[in-house]
Amino acid sequence: MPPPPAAASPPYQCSVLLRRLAASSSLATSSPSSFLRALRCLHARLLTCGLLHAPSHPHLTLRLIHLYTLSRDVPAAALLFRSNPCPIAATSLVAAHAAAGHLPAAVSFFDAVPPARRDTVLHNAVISAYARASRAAPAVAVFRSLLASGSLRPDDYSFTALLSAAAHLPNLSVRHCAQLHCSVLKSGAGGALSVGNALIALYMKCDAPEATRDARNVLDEMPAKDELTWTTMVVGYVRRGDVGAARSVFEEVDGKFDVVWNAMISGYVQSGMATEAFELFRRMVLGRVPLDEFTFTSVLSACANTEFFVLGKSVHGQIIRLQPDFAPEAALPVNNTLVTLYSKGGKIAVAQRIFDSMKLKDVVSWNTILSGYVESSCLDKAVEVFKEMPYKNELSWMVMVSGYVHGWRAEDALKLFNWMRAEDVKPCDYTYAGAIAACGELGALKHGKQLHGHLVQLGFEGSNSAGNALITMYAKCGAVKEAHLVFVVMPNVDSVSWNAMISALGQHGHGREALDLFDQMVAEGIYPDRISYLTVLSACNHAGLLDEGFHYFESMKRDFGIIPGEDHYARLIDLLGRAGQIGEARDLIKTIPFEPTPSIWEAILSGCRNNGDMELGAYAADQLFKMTPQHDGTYILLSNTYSAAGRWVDAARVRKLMRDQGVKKEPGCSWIEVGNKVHVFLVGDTKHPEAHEVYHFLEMVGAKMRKLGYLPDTKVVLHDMEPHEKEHILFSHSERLAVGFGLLKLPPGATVTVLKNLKICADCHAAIMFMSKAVGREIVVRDVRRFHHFKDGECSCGNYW
DNA sequence: ATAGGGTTAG
Repeated sequence: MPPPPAAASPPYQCSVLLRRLAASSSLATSSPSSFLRALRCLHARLLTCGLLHAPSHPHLTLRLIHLYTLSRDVPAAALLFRSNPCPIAATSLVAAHAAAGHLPAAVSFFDAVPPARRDTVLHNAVISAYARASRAAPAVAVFRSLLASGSLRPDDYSFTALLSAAAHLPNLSVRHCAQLHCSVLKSGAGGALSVGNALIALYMKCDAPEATRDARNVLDEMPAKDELTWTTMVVGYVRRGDVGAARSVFEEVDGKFDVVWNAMISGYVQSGMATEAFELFRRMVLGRVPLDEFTFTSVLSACANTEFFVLGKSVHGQIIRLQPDFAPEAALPVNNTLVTLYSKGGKIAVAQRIFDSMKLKDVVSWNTILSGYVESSCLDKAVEVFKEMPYKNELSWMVMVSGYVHGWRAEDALKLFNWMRAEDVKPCDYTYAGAIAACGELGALKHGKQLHGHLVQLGFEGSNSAGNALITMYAKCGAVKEAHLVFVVMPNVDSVSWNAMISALGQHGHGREALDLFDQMVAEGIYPDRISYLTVLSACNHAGLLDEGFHYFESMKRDFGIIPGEDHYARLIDLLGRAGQIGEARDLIKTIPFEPTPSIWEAILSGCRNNGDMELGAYAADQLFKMTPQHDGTYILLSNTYSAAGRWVDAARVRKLMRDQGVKKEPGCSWIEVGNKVHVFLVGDTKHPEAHEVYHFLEMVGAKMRKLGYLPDTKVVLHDMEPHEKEHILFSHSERLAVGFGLLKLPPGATVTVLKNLKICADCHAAIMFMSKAVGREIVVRDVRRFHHFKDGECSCGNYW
C-alpha cells in the first residue's frame, strides 16, 4: 500500500484515495499493518484539510469509520464515531462488528446513539446482530422498542431479522411460530420474499413433526420464490435428520439452482452419506452445473473424513485443471480442506506445501496444519507451529494439549493447560478432557480431582468427553469408586464410557464385575465394539477367567459381527499362557485366519516363559527376531524364558547377543522420595538416543520438588548404576519397598511415589496400601501395570529386567 | 447504512 502523495490533496482526491483504500480492503486481513498505516496517513490529511465532519462531505467520515472497523482499530473508529453519533455510521459499525462476531461492541454503537435519533434501519441492524449471535430474547426486546417508539414502523427487514432471531429460541414450539406468523401477516410484511424465507426457516427449526407441513404451506403460498426458498427447505430437512425429504425437495426443483446442489451435497456429507454426495457431485460435473468453492469444500471434506484419499486427489486435480478464479477469501476454505485431506492421507509434506502457497490464511488454516502434525506424530514440529501461529483460538490450545497427551508428554500437557488459563483463554470440555487424561497418566489424583471440581462449576457435567476422561483418570489413579460415581451420574453414557468403566473394573482385579457390566451394556442395547472386547478379554486376563474369555471371544463374531484382530488373538493367547495351556495356544495359532503378527508371537513367547516350553518359545522368538530385529523386548523376553526353564547359559547368551547386535535397551527412570532426598534411578542404556530426554526428566523432577517446597532441601541423587547393581536393586518390589527404601523410617507427612513403568501384582499393591495406612502417609502409585495373578518371577523386577 | 442459505480445523 503506497502512502498517499505528499502534495496537499483537494477533497476529491481524498475521496478517491479512500475509495481505493476500500477496494483494497482484502489487504486489511492479509497485511493489516500496512493497511492501517495508509489509513492513518489519510486520516491525518483529511484533518489538515478540515474535511472531517464537514457537512458537505458526511460520507468521508463514515467511510473512514468503516475502514477503521475493518482494520480492527476499534478505538479509532469509536473515537471518530463519538464526535458525531449519527445513526447511519452507527448502523455500519453495528453490522461490521456483528459480522466479526463482536456482539457487545456492536450493541455499544446502538447505545451511543440518542434514542430520538435512532431510525428503523439502525434497529434492524441490531436485531440481526443479536440473531447472528443466537440471542433471541434481546432481539425481541429491540423489536419491541422499535414498536414502542411510536414514530417508527418495522419494515420487511425488521421482520426478517426478528424471525431469524426467533429461530434460536430454546423451546421453539409451533404455537410460537404461528404467533409470529400472525403478526407478520397483520403488519402486511407477509408478501416479502425474505420474510417468507425466514418463516420457512423458522418452522423448519421446530422439533414438532407437523411443523414441516406449515413450512410447506408458507412456501406454496409465496407469490415468488428464489433459490434461497428451496435451499432453506433442503437445509431444514437435513438438520431434522430427514435426508430423504431433503432429497425429494431437491428433485422437485430439478437442479435449477446451483446453491441447492451445494446444500444437498453438504447435507449428504453431514449425514455421513459420502457415496451419495460423490454421486451428486459426479452429476454436477456431467451436467455442467457450475462448481464453486462451496461445492469443492464439501466434497473434499467428505473425501478427507471417509479416507477416500484417491478420490480427493482427483478432485484436487480437477481444481487445478479448471483453474477457477477464486478470490483469496473464497479459496481459503478450499485450501484449508485440501490441507486436511493431505495431512489425513499421511502426506504431511504436501499439506505443508499447500499451506505455504496460500495467499490468505486464517485460524482454521493454522489449526489444520497444527493438528496435521499432531496426528502424524510430529510433536516437535507441532510445537514449532504452535509457537509461530500469528493467532490462536481455544481449539489451537486444545489440539496442542491433547497432542501432548497422545505423545506421552503429560507434564507438558498440564504445563500448557496452566499457561492457557494464565492467558485467560477459557478451556472447553475437550481441553479439560486432555488435562484430565494427563493427570491420569501422571497419577496426579489430587490435581485430577481439582479439575473435576472446575468442570462441575463450569457446567460441563453433561460432557461425554470430559466424563470419559474422568473415568479413565480415576481408574489409573486407583480410585475405582470415584470412576464408578462419574459413570453413574453421566447423563448420556456412550460406548466409550462403558468401555472405560469396564476397563477400570478389569484393571483392578474386579473381573467378574467387569463382565457383568459388559452384559448390562449389551442388555441396554448398546453395541459393543472391538475396543469393548479388548477390554473384556483383558479383564478376563487379570482375573484369570479362562472359560469366560473364550465365551466372549466366540460371541464377538457370532453375535455382533466383529472380526477378531491380532490384538484380540494376542490377548486370548496370553490368557491361555497364564492358565498354563500352552499347547492350546499353539493350536489356536493355526486357526488364525492371517499371518501371526509380532504381538501374537510375543504373547506366545511370554506364555512359554511361564511353562518353560523352549521349543515353541525359541520358534516364537525366531519369528519375532525376523519381524522386529531391533526390538529390545524380544531379547529380554527370550532371555527370561530361558531363565524360567533353568537354562541360565542360554539366557546369558541371548543377552550377549543383544549387546553384540547393538540393540539398545530403552532408557527410563524410576524415582522415589526418602526423607529430603529424591532417589532417581536411571535404567536402561544411557547411550540410547532418547537418554537425554530421561536426563531432562530427572532435572525436571528435581526442580519440581524444590518448587513445590514440601521437601525444602530436596536433593536429587542420580544413580547411574552398573548392570549388576541394577539387578540387585530392582530385584523385588516388596523387598525394595520395605527394606531397600526404608519406607517405615520416613518422616511423618512425607509423600512416597512408587516408580514408573513397573509390573506389580495385586498382592504387592495391597502391601503398599497396607504400609501406607500403617504409617499414615499418602502413597501414590503411578503408571504401574498391575497383575492379579502372578507366578514366580512375574511381579518381581527380574521380569522387567 | 440493515435481511435470509450452502464451506473449512477437533
